[in-house]
Amino acid sequence: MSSTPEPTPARLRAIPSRLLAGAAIVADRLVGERLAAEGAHKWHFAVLVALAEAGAASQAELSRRTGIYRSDMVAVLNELADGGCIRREPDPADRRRNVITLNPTGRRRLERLDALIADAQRELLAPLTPGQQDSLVRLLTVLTEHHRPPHPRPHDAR
Amino acid sequence: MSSTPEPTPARLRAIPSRLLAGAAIVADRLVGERLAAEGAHKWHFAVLVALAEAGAASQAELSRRTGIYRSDMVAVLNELADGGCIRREPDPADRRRNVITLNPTGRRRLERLDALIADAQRELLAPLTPGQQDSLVRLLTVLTEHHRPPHPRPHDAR
DNA sequence: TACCTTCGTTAGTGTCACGAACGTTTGGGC
DNA sequence: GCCCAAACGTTCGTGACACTAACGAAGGTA
Repeated sequence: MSSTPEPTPARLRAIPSRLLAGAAIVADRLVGERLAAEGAHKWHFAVLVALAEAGAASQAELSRRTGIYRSDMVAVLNELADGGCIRREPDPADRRRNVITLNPTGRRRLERLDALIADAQRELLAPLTPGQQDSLVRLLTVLTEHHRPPHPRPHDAR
Repeated sequence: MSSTPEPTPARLRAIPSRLLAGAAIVADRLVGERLAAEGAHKWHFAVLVALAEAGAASQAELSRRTGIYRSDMVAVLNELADGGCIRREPDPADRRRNVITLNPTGRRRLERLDALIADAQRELLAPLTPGQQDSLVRLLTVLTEHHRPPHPRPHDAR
């Protein structure tokens, strides 16, 4: 007489922080799998978008735009540079900085990754109606906008 | 002429998987901070709830109820046992298993942690109206229920 | 000049989800 | 009764990620 396997208690299933964690894991796996198939990374996409949308920038600037820590940014830019997606050259106007520039190869790379990411989002949101998808995005936006260091932090960028 | 710091591009901000990741981080920090102040852990709470709601169980059963991998469950139960929250004894009916039983100390501990978790959820959801909060929970539930191993897996529990 | 900040970079920490492999025990098929 | 596949508890390890500390170099400012 083996006991029937109890499902996750409702009290546990209803906890928002747990739901968010679970959903984030699913989402990350979906995105990660697709990008990995192309030898790409979540972060590469973020940096390429930041460059395409707001133009060339220093590494610290890219850090702020993408939320990637500037210590992790180094490796990301190394990889993007190795792939010929970006140019990285010292800023003549401020010799502390590097100017990161998106080049044509990077632009093509972005197009490709964009399609993969879009696919992943589609699969992720598949169980929701378009209206529900918008709703979810709006709610999550409100939530994340609200919880964040009020002022961009005394000093030191991420 | 220092360039004005560009914000995160809208194209990045609108990506659901990124929003979910961000929200999950915020949520986890909120919960983690509160529980840490009490020397507790996310997982302790999950296990205590699983025991309170569905009764005594083996470690593998608790694994399935909570989603915690059975390899990680060992340490969690060690800590709960050290704190006198549970009893862990070999199952006479099946000597492969341990029977984990919630005791009065554990029940009190659960009450305390439950309050902390509830606080954290309140703060997390503060920027949303009650209706929006329900909405979010419902959407996330649909999403996570949809994306999950259809059949409980051939063998080997998490 | 002196001081504080920013920048790129290296290195390291802690947490978490997840998997491999083990010895033990059990149950089902033959 | 014997065999084999599976489940159990446990140990150890991995890879990803968020995050911090510190350093040398350079700039801004008083």
